[in-house]
This record gives sequence, C-alpha cells and structure tokens, in this order.
Amino acid sequence: MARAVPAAAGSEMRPARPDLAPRPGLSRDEMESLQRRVAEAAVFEDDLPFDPTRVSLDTPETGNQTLTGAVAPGGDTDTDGDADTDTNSPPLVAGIDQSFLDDRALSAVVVLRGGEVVERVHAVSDLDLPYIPGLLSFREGGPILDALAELDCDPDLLVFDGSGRIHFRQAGLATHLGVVCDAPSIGVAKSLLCGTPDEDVDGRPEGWRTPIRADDSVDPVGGHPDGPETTIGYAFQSRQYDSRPIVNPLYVSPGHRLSAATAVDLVSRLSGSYKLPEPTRLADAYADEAKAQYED
DNA sequence: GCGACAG
DNA sequence: ATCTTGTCGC
Repeated sequence: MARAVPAAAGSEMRPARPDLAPRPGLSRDEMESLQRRVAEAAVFEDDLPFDPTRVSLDTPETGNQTLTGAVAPGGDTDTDGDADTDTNSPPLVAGIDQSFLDDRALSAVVVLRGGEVVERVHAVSDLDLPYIPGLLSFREGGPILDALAELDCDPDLLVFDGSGRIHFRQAGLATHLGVVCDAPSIGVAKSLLCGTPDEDVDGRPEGWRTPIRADDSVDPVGGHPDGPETTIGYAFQSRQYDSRPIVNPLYVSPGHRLSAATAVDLVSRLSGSYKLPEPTRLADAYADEAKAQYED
C-alpha cells in the first residue's frame, strides 16, 4: 500500500537491506563476518540511475551558485514522490560527515543538485562503540542512517567521509551503508587504510591519480572478479596550492554500484576550490555549525 | 613478536 | 575525530 500522507520527513532513504545494517552489540567476529556478507552483496561495477557526465557543480539556471543552504524556495516545486525520471537536471548528490559531542555523534547530510544546496538535515545519536580501524561503520553507521532517515529527498549518489572498497574486507563505511540503502555510494578518505598505490603519491599536480591495488591485507571476496592486483580505489590529487605545504591526495574508492574509475571521475567532477569535494566540505562545515546548538 | 591502521 | 595560537599569503 502507498502512503496516505503527502511526504513526511524521513519517508525516503529507508534501508533496503536492514538485515545487513551495522547493529551494535555484535562480537568482533560477528562484525567481520557481516562485513564479508556486505562485500558479497556489493556491486563494484557501474549500475547508476544517471549519466556520470551530468554530475557537476554548475548551476544551469542563472549560472548563479546558491550554496547558502536552506530548503527549496517556493515550497514544493515538484511532486517529487520518486526519482527524477524527468529533465536533464543534475543528479542529487549527498555529502555526509560527522562531528562529535562526548558520547554522541552529530551526523550531517547536505544534498546538492549541481551547485545548489537543496536540503540539509542532521541527527544526534548516542555512540555505542569506540573507533576501531576496520570497524568504523559499526560506530558511525547507525548514527548516519539516523540522519539519512530525516531526508525528504532521495539522493542519487551518497558521498561518505571514509573508505569504501579500500578496506581489509572490502566493506568500508561507504560500501556498508551503500549496500544497506542500496544506493550508489563513494568513499572519500583523507588517508590510506590499506592497499598499495601504483606510484609514489607525494607532490603530485592537481588532477593526478594512480590506482590503489589490493595487497596481502585485503581479503578476496567471492563473487567479484578479484585478484591480488585488483584496483580497489585511487589516490587522487584534488588540489595543490602554488606554495609549500604539499597537499596529500584523497583516497577515493567505490562504495556500491559503481567502479573505482567512475568513483574518481565523479569526485573530480564534484571538486571545487578546496581539497575535499564540495558535498563533503559542506557537510563537514554543517556538522560543526549544528554542533554548537548541542554543546552544554 | 613486529608492523599498521578510515574517523 | 578532537584539543588549539599564531602565522604566511592571496
């Protein structure tokens, strides 16, 4: 049965695979086996509901970028009950990041359509686990799902702050939540968790990229055309300033429903004047901004 | 035992 | 992630 009510907040982005959700309270072994199941269910090939080349930060309309936030101007512009099967308008891209308050996490989501912010939501949730390398999705996954549940729109792409396939069991935060939501997702990390870069990553020019290949620390996943040489992501130099502080590259990896090559291409298209892609940068700023309202 | 590790 | 002053440069 369809909803009787218009479209209440939280009606979109509901988990498609709640059975694979990062439940807390599992033993370490149970968390790792769940990650193996997530990796099996993950798709590291392009299966996108939009054309990647349509993703950009440009705003067709007035050529004017409105990054100040706030919701849609004149209220409901469209009936928006489902995906946009309509126009050539850019896909909806959601940037997700968190800030912390004691034992609580503030998860922020900023959704962009081209260079415009169309929605911003956040949620404050209790944290159940400490940070453990390799098990990040079990600490931050639940809180992030809480925030995504507040969304009125249905993003075409989710951009996470952390790794996707660049993970010991090929199931990092971006992969885990991408699979649970069954949505295309990308992981953008500021440092490398595992895997080996093809080339030295130091002091590279903007736009430069090199494959990150699976090594001994990356477990093979049945069901995927894997091999010890499999490209699980890319080191990507998004920015490089004309002066000293050599900027480190970003480590981009596919979360779900896209290839490593498409993931970097999209991050490149979403890069503005800063190191982090715009959706992530805005979510990061919003997470800090909203945090102030909860500090004791 | 040693090394190594997203946020 | 978070704790934090000043400092260099467009």
